[in-house]
Amino acid sequence: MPKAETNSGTAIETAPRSARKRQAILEAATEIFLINGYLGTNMDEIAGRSAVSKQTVYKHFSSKEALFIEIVSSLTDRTGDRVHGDAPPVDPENLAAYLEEYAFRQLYIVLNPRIMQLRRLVIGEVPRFPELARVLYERGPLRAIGILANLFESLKAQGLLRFDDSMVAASHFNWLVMSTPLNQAMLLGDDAIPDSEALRNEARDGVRVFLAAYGR
Amino acid sequence: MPKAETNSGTAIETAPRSARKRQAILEAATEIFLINGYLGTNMDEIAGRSAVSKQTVYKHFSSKEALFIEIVSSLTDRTGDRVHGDAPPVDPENLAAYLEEYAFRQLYIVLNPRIMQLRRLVIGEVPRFPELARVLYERGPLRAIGILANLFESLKAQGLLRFDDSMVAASHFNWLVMSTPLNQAMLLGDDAIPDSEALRNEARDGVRVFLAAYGR
DNA sequence: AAAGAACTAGACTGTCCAGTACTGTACTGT
DNA sequence: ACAGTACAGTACTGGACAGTCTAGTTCTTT
Repeated sequence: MPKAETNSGTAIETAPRSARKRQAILEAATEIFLINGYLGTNMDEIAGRSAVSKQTVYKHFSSKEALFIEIVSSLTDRTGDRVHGDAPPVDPENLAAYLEEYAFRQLYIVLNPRIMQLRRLVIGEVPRFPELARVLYERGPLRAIGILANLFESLKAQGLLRFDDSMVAASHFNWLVMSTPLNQAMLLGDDAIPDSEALRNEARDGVRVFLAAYGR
Repeated sequence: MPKAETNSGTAIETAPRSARKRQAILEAATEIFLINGYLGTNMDEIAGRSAVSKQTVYKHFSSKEALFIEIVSSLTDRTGDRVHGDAPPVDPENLAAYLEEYAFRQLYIVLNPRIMQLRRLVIGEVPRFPELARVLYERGPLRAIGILANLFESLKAQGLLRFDDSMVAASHFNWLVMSTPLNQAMLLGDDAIPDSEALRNEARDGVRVFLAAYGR
């Protein structure tokens, strides 16, 4: 049984050797998988980059496939959690501004090179690892839209929005705001990720259209 | 110089042997690349599937990479052309029905397993073949939105729509209609491609929101 | 301190695969 | 009919790579 943080220094430095090694492997492998894809990655490079012997890699992870699944799953989870952390309370006086801020926040977090590359990676591996894509779908868009739908229900109860189906309304909001920059970033690469100002514009235009259809 | 169609029979049967072989290679390789991806495909399988010797493959295509680029490029082009074939004339009396039909048509053509798999393939290879993704972007969404923007300009001139920027309006239309099913199909696989009825609903809902914001 | 577990380093196996070489055969244009 | 070219078949080269093995070292726990 490993004891946790026996003396001064950061936890990661004093953690048991085994846990440190495992962590190093995960970090190195994440970078390499994201850049090179599943087939394009080799285990020797992972071992080298994490300053660990190949044997140790296989002590911690039974196979390349197991390591890949572990990495993509945990990255998907952590990313999803980061995106849907905390939402500020609604100001009924200025719904448009609130929705714009919500939209911008979402855009700003999601449109980041690492998340884009994770998305590309998972999409490219749909035939080989369909379950990973399903998890990304549920932890990503589906979750975001579900949370939005809840928010919209409460806004509807306050008489600020009108719609029949909150999931449809939330989908429309989500994609009105995200589709253009997301599609661009996915296909044109990380250099095509719009800057803050462009994202503000996307948020503003999207919210305007959304409110024209769903506002009171 | 090969002479074309000397005698009876289909053109493909009487075409010069060399052209027939080339065609067989392209067809087999397309299927295999789409299913297995770039790295997951091997040239022996391509040769075998096209009933051709490996030497012949290399006579027609200098390398695996060249073959891949040729296939993805031409598939992208042909797909783009098929999507944007012919649009029926506008009926000013019933704009909503017209736009719904336009949207449905687009959805019905694009949401097909082959096109979805092409999109997955290209997205997965963005780091390795960025130029292929750029071509797909331009021949796909950008082209579709450009054509829509032209249509919308004419509808604006007829007093049927109102907007400042036709590209923004066209983007909103395009993604309102396509995002939900496209995203689903991309991540959940070909089995998640919605049926005709579901696509009709997407088209209807999208057009309703669009007209609420952009209609007269 | 001592035992056991985890680690390093690197060699090794087995397999796969892009691309080439070679020999003989089938087609094509003159 | 006669080159010249494309082709089949198959063996081969050279390199990459997942996963294993071994012998010696370092850490961890009791």
